[in-house]
Amino acid sequence: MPRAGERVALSREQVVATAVDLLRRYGLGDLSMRRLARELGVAPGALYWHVANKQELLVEVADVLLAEIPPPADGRPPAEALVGLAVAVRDALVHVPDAADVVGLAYAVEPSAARALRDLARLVHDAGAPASERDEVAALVVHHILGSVAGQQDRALAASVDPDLPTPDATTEAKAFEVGLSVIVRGLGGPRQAFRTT
Amino acid sequence: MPRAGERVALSREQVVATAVDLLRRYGLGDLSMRRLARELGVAPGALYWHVANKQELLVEVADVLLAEIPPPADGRPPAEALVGLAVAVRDALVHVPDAADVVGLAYAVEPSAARALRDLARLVHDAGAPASERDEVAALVVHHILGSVAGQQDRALAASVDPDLPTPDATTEAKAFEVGLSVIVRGLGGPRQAFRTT
DNA sequence: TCGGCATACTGAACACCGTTCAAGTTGAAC
DNA sequence: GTTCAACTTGAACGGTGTTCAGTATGCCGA
Repeated sequence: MPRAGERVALSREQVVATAVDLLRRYGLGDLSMRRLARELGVAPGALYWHVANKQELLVEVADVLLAEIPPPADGRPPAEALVGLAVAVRDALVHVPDAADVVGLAYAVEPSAARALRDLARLVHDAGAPASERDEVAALVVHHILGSVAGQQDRALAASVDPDLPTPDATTEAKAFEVGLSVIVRGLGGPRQAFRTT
Repeated sequence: MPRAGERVALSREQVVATAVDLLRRYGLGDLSMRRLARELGVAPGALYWHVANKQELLVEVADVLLAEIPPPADGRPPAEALVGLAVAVRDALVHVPDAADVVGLAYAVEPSAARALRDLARLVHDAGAPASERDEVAALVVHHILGSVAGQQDRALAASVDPDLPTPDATTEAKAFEVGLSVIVRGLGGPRQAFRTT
């Protein structure tokens, strides 16, 4: 335990935690390596001892955001649990500016790195998707979550810049999200059929 | 008609067209106002006479990308036409680096600015979505398209940097996209049902 | 032909950005 | 007391979007 006034070395965890805090409060635009270093009372170069580069840092940040999502309670009908978890993931991200960008990047690199995303894939299977389509449908759900989050945030930003545009309403946006979600859930059970795409 | 050697004023269209070209060839990272100005043989400040800022320019770029998508042939079953158009939109964007970012921004600001996106919403309705849910389901489809495009491109980028990661295969990615798409289409017809989300 | 005026553009600056790296400072182990 | 690794600094490199006073160009009415 360091005594008061003693200089303590920075840790990777501390860097990531401060990055999350900065993202939450000011968004990706203010999450610069320089700003982060200032917040930690350190020169910018010091960060590169703990983190290879900004991209790696953002993947860690995404993991932290997703780790805070409570696991789905089991015992409920799978379709219901799936909807519940998807809504929970969305809720965890909507209030974090630019969360969709950050998580989207992390998801592309490692789709099941976070527990919440693994749970999502599992519930997709439980809700009726064949094993061969599990990951693909899970990707659909993730796309819908991230698209919904990004859309709501972009619209809010656009409205704050241009007063002619309507300010998005949080409950309306959430309802719109659930409409899409229920289409997916309904599609999980129904009959399979091929479509010509050309 | 300007004679040979005569200096012709830049036009907004020319700025946008060159921006599209730069995006196609080198991606968003190389689509800087300075680079764009160099390409046009002009000082960076000159661009701001034709365009308010970079964001506005990117919205125009997105419109150009979406304008090139052929309209859906009518006479086919609506579900089939919907799948065909969604695939066409995806095809038009996958080969343009960072297209999902660019189009996502434009879509958030004005979801039906581009004809292709209006067609998508119409076909969603024709394929069985009630009028009250038309735009929400269309948003789901758009999210899936953009998520799929962004994911494939992010994975390709990650694989080119880190050789341990697998290079994504275009046909596999396209198939994965269509799996999600067919879940949506199936869900459009099925019975409606509410889920508790808490 | 000569102002005058709108259009179009330049050049320079402002305040940032991510990243690298030689050199310096610590603190603990021997 | 010396050595060695862990950690940090300071400065630099080559970018970024955007602004703006000034300058050139071409047209239009007098």
